[in-house]
Amino acid sequence: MEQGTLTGRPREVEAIFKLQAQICRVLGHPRRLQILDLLAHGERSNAELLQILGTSKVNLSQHLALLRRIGLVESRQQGRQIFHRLAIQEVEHACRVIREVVAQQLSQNSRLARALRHDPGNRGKTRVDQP
Amino acid sequence: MEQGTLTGRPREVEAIFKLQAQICRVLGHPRRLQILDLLAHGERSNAELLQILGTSKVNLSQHLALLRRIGLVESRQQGRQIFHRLAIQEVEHACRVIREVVAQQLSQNSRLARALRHDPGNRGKTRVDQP
DNA sequence: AACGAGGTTTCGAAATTAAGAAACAGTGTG
DNA sequence: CACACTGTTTCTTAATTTCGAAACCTCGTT
Repeated sequence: MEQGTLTGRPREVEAIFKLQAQICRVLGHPRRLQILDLLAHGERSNAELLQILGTSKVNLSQHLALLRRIGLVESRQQGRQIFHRLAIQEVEHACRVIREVVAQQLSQNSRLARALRHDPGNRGKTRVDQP
Repeated sequence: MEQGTLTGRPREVEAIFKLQAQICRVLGHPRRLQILDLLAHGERSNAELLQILGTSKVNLSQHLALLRRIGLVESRQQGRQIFHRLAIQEVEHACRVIREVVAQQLSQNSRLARALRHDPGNRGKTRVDQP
């Protein structure tokens, strides 16, 4: 009765897609992707992230709060400083896979590259493939 | 001078994160994830998707338009019917990785599971790890 | 205790996204 | 041609996301 890759009770399958979507939405911001990428190398202090990203402390804190809430990042406090790290290594792998595809397509001047340039209100007839 | 996994000129790196974020936002909806999952098995007609997903044709069309616009899905017309397929296989792999993490965490009654239940306005002190 | 440094939360305002209703468009059939 | 079938686009409304400003909290120092 199952049509996709997922097996299990419909309620459960639905819950998994829903949760995955939440994670993907959290991944759907360049700054947060960059944070995850930075943390992939290991723990970073808030101050380091702040300096590398070149954003405001408020903004950084908000993005990190999201990442923490969804469980992708964990933070520990040491004195006045706070250090952040990845909570789930596999997710960075998945991100990297997507990123590699992106980079490759981008360098090929492909459809994806066009999608970026025409960014983002790229409305037009999309019904079928057009050469 | 690079701090993340990406090498290259800052403008380019930024563009890649931005594009990746666009893709992730598109992935950030349960219905679209399910569509991709269904297409992972091979081509599907619009009608099939409609039936399996149990949504409206308008809604399905809108989601597919997004997937097409970002380049994840391609469609071909045959007679009155339209068939859809994955355009980039690797992305489904990445999705599956995330989904597996999700499923696992979910079954472990973990932080992610809580994130789903408290869904989604789960505001609270998140400063550091709390047992 | 008072202060400063390092982070977080709250509160709008602006932008983006989701979804249904209704109108529209392309394709085959009588 | 007229009509039914399949999909798509447009319009509007409601919900969510993003960001800065300002206020707040917490720890270490004096």
